[in-house]
Amino acid sequence: MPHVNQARATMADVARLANVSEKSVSRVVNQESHVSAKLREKVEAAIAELGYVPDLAARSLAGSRSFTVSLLFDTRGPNYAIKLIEGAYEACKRHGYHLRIENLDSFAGEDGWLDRLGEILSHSRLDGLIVTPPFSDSAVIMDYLEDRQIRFARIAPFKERGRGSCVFMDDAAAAAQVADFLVANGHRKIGLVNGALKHGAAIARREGFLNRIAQIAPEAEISEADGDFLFESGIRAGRALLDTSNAPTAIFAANDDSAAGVMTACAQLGIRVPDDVSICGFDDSWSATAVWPYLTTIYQPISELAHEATELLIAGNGAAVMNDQVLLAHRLIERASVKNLAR
Amino acid sequence: MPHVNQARATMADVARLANVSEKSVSRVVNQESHVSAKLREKVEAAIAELGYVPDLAARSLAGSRSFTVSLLFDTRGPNYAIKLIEGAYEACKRHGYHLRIENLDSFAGEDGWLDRLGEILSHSRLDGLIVTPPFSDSAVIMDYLEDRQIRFARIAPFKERGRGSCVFMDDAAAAAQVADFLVANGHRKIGLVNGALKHGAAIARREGFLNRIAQIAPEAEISEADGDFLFESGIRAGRALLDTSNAPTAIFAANDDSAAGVMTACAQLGIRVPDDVSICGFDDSWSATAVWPYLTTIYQPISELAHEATELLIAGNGAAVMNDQVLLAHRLIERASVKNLAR
DNA sequence: AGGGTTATAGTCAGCGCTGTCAAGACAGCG
DNA sequence: CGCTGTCTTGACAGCGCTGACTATAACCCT
Repeated sequence: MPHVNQARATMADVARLANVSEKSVSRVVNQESHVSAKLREKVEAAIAELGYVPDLAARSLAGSRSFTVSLLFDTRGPNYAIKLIEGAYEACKRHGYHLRIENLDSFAGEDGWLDRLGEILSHSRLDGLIVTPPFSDSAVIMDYLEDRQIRFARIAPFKERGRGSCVFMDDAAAAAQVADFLVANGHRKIGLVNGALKHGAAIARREGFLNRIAQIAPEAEISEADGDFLFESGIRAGRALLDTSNAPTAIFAANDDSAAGVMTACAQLGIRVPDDVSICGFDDSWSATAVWPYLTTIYQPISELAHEATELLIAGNGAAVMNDQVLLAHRLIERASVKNLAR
Repeated sequence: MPHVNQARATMADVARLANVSEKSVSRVVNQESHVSAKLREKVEAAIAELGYVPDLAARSLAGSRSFTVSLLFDTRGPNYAIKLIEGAYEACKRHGYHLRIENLDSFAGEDGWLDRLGEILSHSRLDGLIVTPPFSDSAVIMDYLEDRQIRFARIAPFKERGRGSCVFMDDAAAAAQVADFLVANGHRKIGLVNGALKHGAAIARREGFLNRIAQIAPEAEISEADGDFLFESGIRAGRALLDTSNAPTAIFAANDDSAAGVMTACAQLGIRVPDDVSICGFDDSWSATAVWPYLTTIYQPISELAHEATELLIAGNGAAVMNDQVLLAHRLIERASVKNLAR
């Protein structure tokens, strides 16, 4: 069983070369205070010469840190998941941390979640956990983690934002921006395709949109259709909304996938986008540019959310409790699926 | 800096409770031979009673294994990447291994790849590396890994399948199956939308398809169009193929995304799918069921590929060299985008 | 029965690092 | 000048486990 890596320089090698104690090398590596500039220079030179990189296993065994954070996610939305991973990975890379991913089946139910979580935590130490939707709104998970004093950062939570560190965007404000945009483009008969309303995001988007419309264009006619964020529900909702004599001139779907479904419904009904009806999505996911015309949508800073959450976890290392709240900006991406009625 | 986990039972605790030496516990945990049934039972009872789980850091520091494998992937195809992650994760979970993700920019060029790879390997030991496309066909990466005696498993390689362990599917055979299917459905004027031909997969699909057509329906008229696996290239290719007086009755696109593009071209041209033209994709990706009608396509066992590669890596732990070759089955998924001309 | 071999269990050092404690250096001050 | 307090450095044990080695017990053969 050969070691996978070559013989690597150890702290002892560095200490010998720099003619100092191992502990001093450790101090320099860990940027502890009370280290003279001269010592630091000597050590750093030796480190550079030997290409020394501290051994993670030894560090974690001897010390109280593991240099590892875990990302608790589920796979149902591939785009979402992969962007989370990207963001978290980047932050880890920057700080020399490792990212461990934990794929948890969101359909397993909260008991199933806890079982798996227990396993995950028992197998190894970790410096913190990034909790993503839908887990980030699970009170039992938070109880469990607080119980065991595991630091965690929540991504896009809607409940109890005071618990743990939270990183999120303002779904309601983003939906309101869509409302502004549609009204500014002259639309007054607007369809709304909802997401699964047990999700905080679906509720926030709906309310943000409706409230803003009520403010700025109370005369507007709004028709709603149920949806569940999936493509097929978009087709159904699109047909329900459009196959009437008094069809809307614009439709806002709660996410891009269902917006793509609405577009398909348009194709089936012989309705042109955006000439006959304008469509807005939400997420700026893969599917936003896998339809024609490309979808006007809200850019969600998904990988930034994960990045920021990871940064909080790493920076907060040592703190017993974390309680930051970070709001990240969304952005309306104007593409080709909305027509200005005034022109 | 509180430890993230509670005080956990150690091997010494187990040894004390079972009244045996630590080494014996270690033997049981590692399923070494030369352990009597009686001893094993005692130890296992103690382990169960204490809920003992071996500490990964200590194991990896003391021993020659790290219980960690890394997945080298790139993010350009979210569906592909996430399925790889899922498959690898499942296999790791089964064996109590950890999966470390390494996100490498495929556009960084081979020098960039090696730099990053060096960093990745220097930071920690690992028991093996899963190398995914496009990295799995990079000779310099293989050289590098062989040089350092790092065991690796390659996913979907096209070159030098004798190096490392390889897990793949037969792209050419799958494309041939599409040819069979289209011909069986009465199509003799067929369009082919190629993928980026610098990829082995694109070449294999093209040749597998063309060769089979030449065999079973030499009279067929084949028209080809360039593509690059992306949605937009599908639109262009679709227009090129269909906007003529002698349009094909069926189109085979090298992947689902470009097939979706072809469908969009159809919608723009007022051509109905599948009534006027049939369409086949390849991958069974997310987009296959995010278009209407749902796409007939080839199911690629992506997560199974990653699963199998991980299993090989874990099972082969201890072997100096790995040289397995595993072929996984594809499958034609018949949905609604192909019409039988005979009926 | 004796010698050789194999199965089973234990001892102990040490993987590479960090935490704790203590000692030396040095400045400030009465 | 001696004492205290702060800064800087080092010595050393030990995190939890495994590899190499040793010590018995059990077994086989002639």
